Amino acid sequence: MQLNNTTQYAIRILSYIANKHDKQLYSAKELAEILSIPYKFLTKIMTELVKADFILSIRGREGGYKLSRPASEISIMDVLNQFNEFVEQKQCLLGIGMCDNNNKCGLHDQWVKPKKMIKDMFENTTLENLDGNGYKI
Amino acid sequence: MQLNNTTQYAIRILSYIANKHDKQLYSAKELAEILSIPYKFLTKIMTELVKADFILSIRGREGGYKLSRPASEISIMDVLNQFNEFVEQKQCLLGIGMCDNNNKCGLHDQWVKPKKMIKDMFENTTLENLDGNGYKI
DNA sequence: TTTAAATACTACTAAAAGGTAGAATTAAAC
DNA sequence: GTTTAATTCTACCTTTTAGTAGTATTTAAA
Ligand code: SF4
Ligand code: SF4
Repeated sequence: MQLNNTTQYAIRILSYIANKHDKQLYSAKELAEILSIPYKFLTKIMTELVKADFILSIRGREGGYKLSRPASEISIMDVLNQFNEFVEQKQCLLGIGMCDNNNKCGLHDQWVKPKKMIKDMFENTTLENLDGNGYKI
Repeated sequence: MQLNNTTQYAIRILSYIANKHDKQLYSAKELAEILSIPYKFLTKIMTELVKADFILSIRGREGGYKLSRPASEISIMDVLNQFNEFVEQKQCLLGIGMCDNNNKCGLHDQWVKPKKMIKDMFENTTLENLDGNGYKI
């Protein structure tokens, strides 16, 4: 019941870039240092974020990364989907195939409400909403 | 954001044993077949359930497994804890160390409510509550 | 008392996730 | 034009999780 490492990193990276408006571009080097993410692992994630069109990269000297669209247009759910976290909304909590509400597992009835709440939260929260001073990064 | 395989199996096994009252003991062989869990993997989980005192085992011919206490006294949270799922309630969703409400990550404020809802649900749901006819197993 | 059917133990293999290394490519600065 | 600082690509290594194999132990039935 936790987000996996890669997804956590991805959210933190996007969140940082989205909410630090003092610069145009951020290099992998500085992101790795500031966010304490292994450099080589971060660059791997960055290219995935670029391919997913969350991030726009400028190559070559003086290059770096920036958001490809406004922070308000990227929801946490978008990111989770990209990293296969919430993959199949219909997947059973107990892993017994898929859930179509007619073929319930034992935990179904208790799970639907919290599940919906999480879903809504992730859908309604954008990178913009993660702003705020004093937050750890 | 899903329970890992081993935990899913554990809940399904416990749930099945708890709610099928037609027998005293269930053998690993029949549990594996009925629940479609690899036999060798299941026996491994069973010994962990025995050590965690959820299950009582009777060895030797005609032996098998049964609950070590009433189904109403084993919550899903108990099981999750045993399998290190909910380990540290205080662990940050974004993996930035621990959360003490004074040292928040960007998702904190959105996360607290759903988090509490899930927690309560897992704590208040016991093996007994997983009963019900027509549920897939 | 032997045999059969069950759990328990030890050790290994396979797959997925997390992470690292090094070279190739790009483009601005010099 | 060369150098330098950046991203990208390919390939590998490490750790964790999932799953398998074989044997030892236990105990009731035959
Ligand atoms: S609980 Fe219901 S909804 Fe959730 S997974 Fe199991 S079956 Fe599907
Ligand atoms: S979100 Fe807040 S509570 Fe949840 S983990 Fe991050 S810091 Fe802790």
